[in-house]
Amino acid sequence: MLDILYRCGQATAAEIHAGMQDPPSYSAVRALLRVLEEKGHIRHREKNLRYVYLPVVPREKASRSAVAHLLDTFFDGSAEQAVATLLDVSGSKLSDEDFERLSALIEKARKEGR
Amino acid sequence: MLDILYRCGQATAAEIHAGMQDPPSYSAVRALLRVLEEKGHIRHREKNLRYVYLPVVPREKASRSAVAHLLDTFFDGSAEQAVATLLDVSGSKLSDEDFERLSALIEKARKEGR
DNA sequence: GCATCGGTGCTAAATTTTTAGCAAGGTGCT
DNA sequence: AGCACCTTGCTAAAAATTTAGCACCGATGC
Repeated sequence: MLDILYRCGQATAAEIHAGMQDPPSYSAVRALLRVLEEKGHIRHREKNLRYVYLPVVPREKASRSAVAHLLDTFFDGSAEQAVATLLDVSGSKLSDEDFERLSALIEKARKEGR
Repeated sequence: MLDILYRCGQATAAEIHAGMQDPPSYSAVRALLRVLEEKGHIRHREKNLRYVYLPVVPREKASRSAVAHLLDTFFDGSAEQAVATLLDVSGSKLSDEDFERLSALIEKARKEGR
């Protein structure tokens, strides 16, 4: 559910329920949203009578945590291994300009890194 | 729990319990391991009378799924954005040789990509 | 105005998960 | 052998989650 919120930015209970791949009942989704809000993971705004939920931790910050976690879980903390499978996964979807930009990113990081 | 298994390769119930950051009871961990095994996510080997659990999906494959999911959830599918925060997270831990190797990886992928 | 359509808040029951604790059985030590 | 010690298998109760369904409220349309 949090993944859906991070993908969409914000969503109603119905949207979240629809977006799940193996969804429990709509009731369960509503109940869980209440729990997540209670625990401070999400909050809601009332937008013309509907609740629109959004994550409390901003996407940028959450993404950093997620990347760090992934690095730790699957790649022994190695950025190289991570980039290798990232390139593998992105596979043929990358254009020449994409490769340019990736190189530029690394070059930039190398210079700024010290 | 699966994260721990992927980090360690394999682990006993006690090790998994110890490795969790906000662990439920040992009983709950054992019960959940049974459920995960029932559902086919993990299996166990008996190593001198102890159950050693391991993931069914190999680390390599799981890591690819995880990267794809992360890309989708936080980076709109953009490898560049992902690499940018990856570099940001790895930050100053990267040596000059690391940068070399990263460049080489990208160069290699560019050539092989077509 | 009035009926209808959604969505929320709530309740209560069914189901699942979590918990503690016990017996059984193997290991290692004395 | 006898005795801790540890792990599994099991049970049963407690706690949490999941579920369906209802009343209420505002908006929409006739």
